[in-house]
Amino acid sequence: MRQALTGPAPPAQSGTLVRMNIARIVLDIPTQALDEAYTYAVPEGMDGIAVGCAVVVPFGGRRAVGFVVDVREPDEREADLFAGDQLTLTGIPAKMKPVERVVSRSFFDADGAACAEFLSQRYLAPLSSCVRLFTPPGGVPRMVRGRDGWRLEEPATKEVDVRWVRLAPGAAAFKPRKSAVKQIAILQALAAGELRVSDLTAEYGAVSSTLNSLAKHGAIEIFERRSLRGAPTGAEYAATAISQAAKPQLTDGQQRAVEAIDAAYHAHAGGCVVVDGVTGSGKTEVYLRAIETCVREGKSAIVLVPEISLTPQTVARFRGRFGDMVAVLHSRMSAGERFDQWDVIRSGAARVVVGARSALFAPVHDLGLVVIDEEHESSYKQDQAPRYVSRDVAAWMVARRGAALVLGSATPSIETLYRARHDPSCQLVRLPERANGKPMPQITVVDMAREFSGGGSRRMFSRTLSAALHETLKARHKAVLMLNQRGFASFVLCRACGYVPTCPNCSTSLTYHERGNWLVCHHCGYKVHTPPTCPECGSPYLKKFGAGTQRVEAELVRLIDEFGDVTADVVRMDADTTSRKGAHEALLEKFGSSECAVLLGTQMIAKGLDFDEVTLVGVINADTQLRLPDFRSGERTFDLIEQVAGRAGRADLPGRVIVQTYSADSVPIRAAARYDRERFLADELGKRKALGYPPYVRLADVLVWGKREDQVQEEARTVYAALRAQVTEAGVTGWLMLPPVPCVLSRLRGAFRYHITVKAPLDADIGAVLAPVFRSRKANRYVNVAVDVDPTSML
DNA sequence: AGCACGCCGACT
DNA sequence: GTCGGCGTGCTC
Repeated sequence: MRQALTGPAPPAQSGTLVRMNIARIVLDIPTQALDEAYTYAVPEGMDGIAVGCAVVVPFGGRRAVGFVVDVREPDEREADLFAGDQLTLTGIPAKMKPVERVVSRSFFDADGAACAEFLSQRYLAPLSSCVRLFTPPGGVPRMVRGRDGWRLEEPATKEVDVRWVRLAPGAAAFKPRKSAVKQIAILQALAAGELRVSDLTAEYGAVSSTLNSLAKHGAIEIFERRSLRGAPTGAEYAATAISQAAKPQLTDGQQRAVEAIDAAYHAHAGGCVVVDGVTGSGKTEVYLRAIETCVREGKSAIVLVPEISLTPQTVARFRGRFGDMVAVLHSRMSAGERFDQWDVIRSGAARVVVGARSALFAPVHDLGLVVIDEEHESSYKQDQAPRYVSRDVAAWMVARRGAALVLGSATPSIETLYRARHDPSCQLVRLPERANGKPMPQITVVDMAREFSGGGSRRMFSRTLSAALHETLKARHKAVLMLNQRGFASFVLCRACGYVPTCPNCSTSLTYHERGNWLVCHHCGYKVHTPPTCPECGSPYLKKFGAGTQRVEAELVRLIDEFGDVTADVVRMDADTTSRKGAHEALLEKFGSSECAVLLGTQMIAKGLDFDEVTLVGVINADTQLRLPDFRSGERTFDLIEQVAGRAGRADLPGRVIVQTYSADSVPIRAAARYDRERFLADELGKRKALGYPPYVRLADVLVWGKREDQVQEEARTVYAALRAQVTEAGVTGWLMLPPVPCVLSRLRGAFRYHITVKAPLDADIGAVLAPVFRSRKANRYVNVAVDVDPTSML
């Protein structure tokens, strides 16, 4: 929204001071060194300037693009500065330069500017990278160096995205040749009025060369016009646009949740409601009802869903209720499409935004509600600077704007559960029952160590799982088998000397790929042929261990064959088979339409999968997650089992879940099998408290990496010393800093990696305390340093 | 980030 | 003698 921040300039009278406005500008140069807004003078008559605009400013002998974060009249001291010219007052430079020109409309308002500042501060990220979250992708002008110095490059994506053609004033003078059939036809068509190029293409086939030639002769004009496909103007959106058709009856739980959200929303106090409900308990309907209230009162809502759940079905749920009021922001959309959606939101026509993580920064008017679905998902943490946690940013945002936050999950994060217990402004509502009234499936844990200790087969399907699968297929039902690929992908081991081939660039073992007999590094893509004998000792006994989806698939097909009396389609879904655009949907479609099938896949199938006929869910190996050396591994394991369990037996058929594990006695697995979250929580919170992990402390992970290990170690030690000194200097207490150690992934893409773990009290302002260290650290060409505040994993 | 200023090695 | 390497410091 454009703000009237430029007050009317006082009339210039001779002998009196002309009061120019001043603007604070964040330069669009992402570096720690320029992590501060600069003050510029707004020349008289520059009316278009407002918070959120991109501007060109002189900067150190050149010109740079920046974003306006504040425009105001100067205060008394600043006014003196203008008059004095030589005067230097505290913090305000004497030589204030003028803004050269405004090069875009406003992309964000004062709330957005404040949010960028908050992000920069909290996550120790360059201010410009935080401001950029609010700008449309590819829609911002940039400075580029050309052959003759610097010049301003127009946005790659513009509002105008449809080309139109009309007759030029000189059209009558142009006489096409008789043979130019296409030219004549097009001119005739245009005589009736202007047309889209795409309309002409549809009618006449390839027309671009014809049009170019006509344009060159001055017969026609090609121009671009803004297109907002299917987007009526704001006035057309009355509350009655909300579809009243086929709204399901709410369960008691849903009703309570909706009431809690409505109350939080009407309180305008940044309150939070946690909707804790299993898959199928109808969380989406709760969101829809809550958003209805919000939209009916003229406010907007942002709904974040994990990228992987942002399917056409999800969008259809929202479109079905709110029609054209829904805008969708998705990373797989083209830049143009995203820009379009962004613009519809900005115009106020779209008031319900459904999107992945970054949709949180969409330019909505009058934010009323932010919904984060599957709140525990790790994809809500941005893995590049600014490394923000969507949930925490959303909490800040709703507090500032007097809106409300809804966190939905079948397995809320421990941080969220902890907040719900201790923060009065955060309320938890359980949706215990599935909306269809079915009980949750029974979970059977199979102890694989015991299963095979009797000298039995070393196959990856336990007797229990085989039998259950056989039974399921005999009944012509469907099964889902989940394989945790991370750490469980197959690798090669020499049985004579124990040698395991590892990546020369990363500290990981190479993954064996049956197709082509390759060994591949899953981090950097390094690839070699599997050697026939051990490169270390020459032994021919190189054994392939573990199981990638390809091998499990082969074994599964053989197992079904051995049953003898059943057949079933096997659908494999993993990174390999879903890389093509649309492949994901195609595979699910294949599974859904099959009469009897087994879906085999990696973690991606734990989410968003919704087929009634699935009565068996098998987890091939539940340990891999659990054994990762990370403080969240227990939580992730518990979550995983609870989530896959939600995939079984949804309609009139009871479901069954079988979890194979070598850690059958571990608390996360035992508790998950009994749906006993309290048990898990008590155990996990105890551990976290004793060891000093969230939610009892806040963490920051300082990562140091570079090509040479000695330099990395040296720099890590320097940074560590500086951090310790800074904490002492700041006079804060209760901080703990662990000396630099190699990361679990000690090498990655050829770089050596060390990290320093910082533990701070819950109320600590980590950003403010640590910032001086990173601001004053001189850039090192050989070693990189990155800080991750509130990390989700520290591998 | 990018550009200026500044101080030491091999070249038109 | 200069051209040019990149270390240091500053940019409203």
